[in-house]
Amino acid sequence: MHKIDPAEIEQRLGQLTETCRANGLRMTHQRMEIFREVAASGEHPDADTIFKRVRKRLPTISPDTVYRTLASLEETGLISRVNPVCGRARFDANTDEHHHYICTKCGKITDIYLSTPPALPEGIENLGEVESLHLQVHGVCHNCKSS
Amino acid sequence: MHKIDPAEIEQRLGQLTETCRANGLRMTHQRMEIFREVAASGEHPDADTIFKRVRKRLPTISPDTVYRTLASLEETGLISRVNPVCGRARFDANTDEHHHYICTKCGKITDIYLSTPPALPEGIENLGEVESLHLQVHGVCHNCKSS
DNA sequence: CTCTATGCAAAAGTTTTGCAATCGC
DNA sequence: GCGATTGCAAAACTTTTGCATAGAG
Repeated sequence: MHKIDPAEIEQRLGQLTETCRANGLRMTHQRMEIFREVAASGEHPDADTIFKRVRKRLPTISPDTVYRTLASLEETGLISRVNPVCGRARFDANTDEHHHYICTKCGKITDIYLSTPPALPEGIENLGEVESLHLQVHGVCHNCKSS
Repeated sequence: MHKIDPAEIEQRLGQLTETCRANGLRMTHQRMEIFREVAASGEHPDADTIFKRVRKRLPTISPDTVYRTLASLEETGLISRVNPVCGRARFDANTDEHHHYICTKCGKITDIYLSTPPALPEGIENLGEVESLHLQVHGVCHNCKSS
């Protein structure tokens, strides 16, 4: 698994303090430990996993603090979510090879067709079999941008 | 929006009948209308949207039928979900440009680093601004494959 | 007639919200 | 002290499951 270098984590914790100050966010134990947990794990944990791990060090922390803190860290760009706009499962009956533009604000998904498909990265065999190669472009669509 | 050609929908409905027969699935009004809805919309609808639309034609349909039917259509490969493994939001503190291998069975996410980043597709400007370009490789990891 | 699929209801699981108390700045 | 943040509790929302019945093959 891709564990992050401890020295880099320290550096990122400094970044955390800085960015929080710049955004008027306060540096609490909870925020610190939640960020450390996401940064250190390298396995892209979900909110509940983070909650269970942080609770070992801060026994009184509550799940809603984890959710709120993850949201504020995401707003400042300190962390990101691997699958944006995934509150609901969304379906596609189009079996042609195509890709997606996803608006991270409104969740609108638009098909992208490529004349030259993206190349299969090397070393994928080490990870497992490949079902599909899917390019996701994340951004804010015109509709959301104008409002 | 990318609306699907009506003639193609008819063809895909034929495919539906065929594939259902091959998999021992029965061709019900519900299955037919749910598939037609996903195929015709082209906007990658979620389960609840499909439910609300199909209900106009089949007023007694229930949400759980929609969920179950979508799951069985996915199993046979007639439809796919745009974001597999998205029951829970997952977070990443790694701000380096990187991509992801996602196991559609167990949900494990592994980082992929590319020496040559994928090219930004042409015509993206028409869709909106670009926050990030994210390659997702979907497949079944070794761990799940062996068990 | 058999066995899958459906509808109803209830449950499970994730995330959000209101509010008073707490704690960083 | 002021105001952001937290913890608790409850609610909202999406999805899953058990079971009796209806309906496709």
